Amino acid sequence: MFEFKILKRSKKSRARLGVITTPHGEIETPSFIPVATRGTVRTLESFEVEDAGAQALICNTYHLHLAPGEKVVKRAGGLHEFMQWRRPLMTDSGGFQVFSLGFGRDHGVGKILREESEKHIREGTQPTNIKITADGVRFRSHIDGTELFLGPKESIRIQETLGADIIFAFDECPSPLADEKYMRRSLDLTHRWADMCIKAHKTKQALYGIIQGGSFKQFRAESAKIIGAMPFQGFGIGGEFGYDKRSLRKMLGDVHDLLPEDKPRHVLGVGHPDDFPYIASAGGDTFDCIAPTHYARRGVVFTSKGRFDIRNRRYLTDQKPLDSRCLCDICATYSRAYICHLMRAHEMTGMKLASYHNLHFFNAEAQRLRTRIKNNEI
RNA sequence: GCGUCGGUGGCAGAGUGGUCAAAUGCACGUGGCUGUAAACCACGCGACUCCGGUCUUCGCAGGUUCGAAUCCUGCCCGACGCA
Repeated sequence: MFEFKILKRSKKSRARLGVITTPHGEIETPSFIPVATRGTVRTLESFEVEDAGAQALICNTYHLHLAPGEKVVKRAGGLHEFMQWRRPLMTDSGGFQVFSLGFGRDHGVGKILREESEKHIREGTQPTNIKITADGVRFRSHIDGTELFLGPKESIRIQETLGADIIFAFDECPSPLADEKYMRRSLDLTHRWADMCIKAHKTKQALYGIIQGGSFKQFRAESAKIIGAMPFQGFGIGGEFGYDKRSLRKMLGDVHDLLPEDKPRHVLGVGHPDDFPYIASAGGDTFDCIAPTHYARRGVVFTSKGRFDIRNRRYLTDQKPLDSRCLCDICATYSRAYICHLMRAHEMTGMKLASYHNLHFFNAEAQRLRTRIKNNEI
């Protein structure tokens, strides 16, 4: 059972208000999806993640395959039961790890490039630690060096064993440093793999295809047409999104215009609070980002007045909550001073409190986004 | 009182005649982080600087030497041992 219902279309933008229905309940869209890579939103228990307002989570195939292995998860009763998360789950295919453990690691870059780089990845180049072939990718475990092969067939099989409600096609997330020729080949590969994923897919889980093409407009359009014409139940938009919010919105909007309107779109790996309106107004329905938890563990707190580093000494004497406008339990209970102390003392509780708050803040921002669409503000 | 070992930058701790403003770790500071390789990474961390350098540092005071954190003498302090 998988359904996407659009409740309202904005007249001002491509934004839409909707509901995704899965065997584990509904997701009101647009929605922020927290990242639970290895079956946990780091530092938080599943019930806490739910309390913080999360409607669904996205876990990772590559990481869960490495540890504990999909068989262990299946024996535990599937991913939901294993991690005691009763709401909808997604699993990412491992396609992002082709980049993050490959060229991303080699060049020390993330998928969003802040400025133009001298480096370019040419057609035929391979990353240092992994090898990309026609049928998939040979990885070396980043944990112990064990070789493992992950391709469309393998990824789908693993995701079916894990049992999330929404699964993703295995793609190559290309580096933002890839040149046009590299991108051409990469895109063909991703499209071929998309087809292989559809053929390999046997369960009722919703399968999302992934649009790539980097910052090349014609490739994005081509990818949207090709992937959009395949019998996927939803679509992920992956890879790089350009240097600024406007180019993000432009690219997403262009892609969304070419996708079937009645199917949900998930923007992969983007979503700082600033990005929310851009993603929504470009027609994005769900989007995931590591930011709330990833930054929280480093002391960065997101608030209605922007972000700041709670570890800074000056907060040791600040008795205010992290965000005076925030309604989360952390802000109702603890002071900046206390959390600052915990962070400076490397107490895990500090990371946990910051993670919870950030997660709540992101979810509240998503709720605000929905309200704004409802009120015709976006 | 005698003997032994030792006193190095915020802390711990290398160095034991030039390549030492002094390794390394921690702490501290700044910056970065957008489908988690990430409680991580980069840079800075004596003072001044026209960024080439200049000046003051290795318990204190003298001395040896072209040159001392490094060798010698005295003093001060600490740990341990013996009285």
